[in-house]
Amino acid sequence: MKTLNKRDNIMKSALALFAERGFDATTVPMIATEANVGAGTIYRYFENKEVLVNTLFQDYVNMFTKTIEDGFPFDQTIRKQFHHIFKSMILFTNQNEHAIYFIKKHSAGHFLNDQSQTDFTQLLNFFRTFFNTGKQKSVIRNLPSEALIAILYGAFIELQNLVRAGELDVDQDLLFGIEESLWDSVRQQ
Amino acid sequence: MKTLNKRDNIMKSALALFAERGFDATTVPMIATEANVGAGTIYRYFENKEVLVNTLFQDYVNMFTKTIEDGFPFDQTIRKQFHHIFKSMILFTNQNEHAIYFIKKHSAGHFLNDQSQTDFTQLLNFFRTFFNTGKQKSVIRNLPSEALIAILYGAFIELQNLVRAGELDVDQDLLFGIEESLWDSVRQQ
DNA sequence: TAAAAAGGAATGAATGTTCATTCCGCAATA
DNA sequence: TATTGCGGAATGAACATTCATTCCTTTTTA
Repeated sequence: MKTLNKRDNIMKSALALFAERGFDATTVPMIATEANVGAGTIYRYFENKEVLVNTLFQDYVNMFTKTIEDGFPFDQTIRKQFHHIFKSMILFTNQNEHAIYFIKKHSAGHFLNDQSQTDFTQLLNFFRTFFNTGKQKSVIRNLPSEALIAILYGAFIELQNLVRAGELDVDQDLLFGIEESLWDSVRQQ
Repeated sequence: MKTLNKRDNIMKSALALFAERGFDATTVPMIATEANVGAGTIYRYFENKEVLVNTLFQDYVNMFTKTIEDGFPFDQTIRKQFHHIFKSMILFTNQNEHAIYFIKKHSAGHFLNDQSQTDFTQLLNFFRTFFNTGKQKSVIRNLPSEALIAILYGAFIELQNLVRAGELDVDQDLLFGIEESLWDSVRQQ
């Protein structure tokens, strides 16, 4: 299991550094040092730096999508579905410390290949479908789904960013309050 | 006024490129080409690339702060104050096409000096004070001001990003709908 | 007024630095 | 001992920055 561990270490270190500094400001030697491997070793596992960032991006975007889709209550109310989405977003960020910030920071990157873009679109499509359904049922605000996604996603990620920076401690009460706030921002009043 | 124009050109071009690609992915020759000046000319006006980005950052952050502070209705309702803030944010983004995205993308940059950070904190402080007052009056939701800022700021910038990318056309109706959505996310229900 | 000189701004080729990537010798494993 | 994996110095490309030179405007001189 040594090989797997080494690859995992590289991925983990790259994720943290990319999330913190961004792709362009992160050097390969930096990643190597952080992962306790030689710079050359990284090239045994990834063809180059771009392949590394695309692999990470796809892995985490797909993991995020799966987390949200998993157990989605299709036959329940929009409010319950929203709760599921919110819960899943929290779950995903808890299980993958830097992932959501990494995704956010790189989702418009000049180095993303077609597959990465397709995977990201798939994630957005899930949200789009959810909001469209909600609008049909007059439960969700009559705004373009693009805009609703931006509000929910933008707010959530900025909050997550605060938590990451240690400027906000999350307890059950706060989580509940945030869910309410985000729900009120998208629901039909 | 030739000198002023040249410096302004450099600032304008750098702003657009930094907003689009980020500091690290933007090269000085790129800025020079965009500004129709020689690479060396940039160094006649700015000591180096970091000084350039800090100058831009401070200029626009302070302009943003001033725009929001200008004519702030201190003696009116929180709702009216919120309307002023929202209007000012829209005004600022209309008057300075790339500025808010540039600010957003670089406000945690590893190249920002103390002055830049102080100026940014000052901007946040304005929001903080507003939300604190609103909470005292039980008009604003009982969440940490940090979190309220993140929600408002995160959502707004993500929306602005959509507009910039041409994926959302703004008319008066949409603007009104967005203001309602954002207000509902921070107001006490 | 015309010609010449000076002063300062602008340039872009040249320089030194930093980075992604390669490659070769070493170490671990079998 | 042979094979495979590893590390990190070496390499070349791309970058930020410098600087010798050009260009233009203003001033001086005849």
